[in-house]
Amino acid sequence: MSKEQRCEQCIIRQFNSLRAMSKEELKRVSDTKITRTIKKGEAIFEEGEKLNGVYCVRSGVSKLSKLSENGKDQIVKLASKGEVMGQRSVIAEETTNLSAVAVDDMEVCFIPKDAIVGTMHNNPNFTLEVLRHMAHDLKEADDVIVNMSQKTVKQRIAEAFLYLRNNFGEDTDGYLKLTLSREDIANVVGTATESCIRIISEFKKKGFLKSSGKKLGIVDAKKLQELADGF
Amino acid sequence: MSKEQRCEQCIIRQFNSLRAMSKEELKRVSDTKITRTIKKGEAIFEEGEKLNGVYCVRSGVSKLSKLSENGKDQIVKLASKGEVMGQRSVIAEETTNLSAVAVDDMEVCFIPKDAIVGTMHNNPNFTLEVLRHMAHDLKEADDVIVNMSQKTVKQRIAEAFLYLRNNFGEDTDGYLKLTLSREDIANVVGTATESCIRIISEFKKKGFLKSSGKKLGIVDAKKLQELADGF
DNA sequence: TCAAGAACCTGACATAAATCATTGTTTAGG
DNA sequence: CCTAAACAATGATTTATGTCAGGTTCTTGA
Repeated sequence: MSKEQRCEQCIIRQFNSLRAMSKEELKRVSDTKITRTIKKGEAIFEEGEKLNGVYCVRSGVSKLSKLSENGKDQIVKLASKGEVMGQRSVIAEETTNLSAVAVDDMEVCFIPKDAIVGTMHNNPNFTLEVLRHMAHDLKEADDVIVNMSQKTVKQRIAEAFLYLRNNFGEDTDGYLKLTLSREDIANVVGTATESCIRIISEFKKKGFLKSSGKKLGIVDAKKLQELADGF
Repeated sequence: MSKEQRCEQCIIRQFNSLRAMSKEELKRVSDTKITRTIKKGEAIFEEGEKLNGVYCVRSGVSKLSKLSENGKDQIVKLASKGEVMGQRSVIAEETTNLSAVAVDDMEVCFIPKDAIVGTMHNNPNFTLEVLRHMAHDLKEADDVIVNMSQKTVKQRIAEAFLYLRNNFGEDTDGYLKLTLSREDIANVVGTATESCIRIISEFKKKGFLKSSGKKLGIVDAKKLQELADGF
């Protein structure tokens, strides 16, 4: 287990709803939270589980996915530093509809729901802050629905790369910081792995993307954007 | 304008977050709300508009849709009695990402945001209630994403009919209470109108559906369910 | 360092679904 | 009651994408 830290000192929380908590509320969270290290590929929770709290991501990236009847995983969201996972389930008091699996080595804090539910009943600013985040997630989900049904696989893959760059950044050589397998990318855009590979190869040939080892990088963002927008 | 009614007496509100409001808060809403009648096909608000409040549906059904670059409308949600539209936009203080168009003749109450925002800052139970509803919407959106990317058009259409029956009911002759045009159904499942028509015809031939005038009805729900689940 | 298993790549083929074109059928409005 | 206009239906064709099958190249751990 890594060096423990008090939430009060944690910068991460500036990025999420926890910043709306009072000193005392935060103390409560800090006293009951458990920091966990997750290895790449390990699950944090599985679809259908009953969550007794939420997970705040300190480092690394997790994929939130849902299994469909045909056995394929659809990745619905990628959660990174500062994001809180599992809140939907805790709020609705339902089993979670998504699985969370580490894409990177991760460090997450588990916050038992008791430390949160109380605050939601007493501190409207906190609840409102959570609500704002969820409103944002819902809007993004609407956008994904539209993209899924109206765009081609090629467009969605182009868009996915731009998304990865905008949200996770690139290193000094212009390669994406977040490296996903072709299969994961396929599961983000909702296509077959082979189709995904084929299109990435095509993009490389056309000079839109570059690769080095497992790393992928964007060469021609403008072209990708045009493609995603349908010219 | 129809007979005005006080929110305090309105049964509709039992179905939505307004039930968590105090007497005084509800009075405020009631004093400022405006009841409007909307004709079938008319828009209540359009994508990109800035909403100054929310709309509570008293009767009729509205489609919430988003236009994609290729000119097609994707219907993201059908809102009926008791549902509140536009809250996402008001909460996030953004322009709305969806258009709302009446599928039926409708009666809606417009509630200015001032009457709501104040309550959200002061009454955590209300905010929590709104949050629960949004958590539910988000889960549904996740499910739609998975269906869109993993199921065939045929499966999605089968599912859509079951959805329409479960959510809007059927009359005594077994026809769906909510009648949508083939185009609207196509826009719900995210397909071309022609494909939608073709599959509905096929379902009729196979005895899964029946029609009478514009009305459509489910004959063999079990078969449709099996089909939707991929046998 | 070698073997086994992932991950990646490519071709051939099948098929679901979009598109284009045409016709029939309702529905509303003058 | 009649005529546009909207809606529904269906055929022919094309295209995008999934599937199957066979590779190669990386990675990992014994």
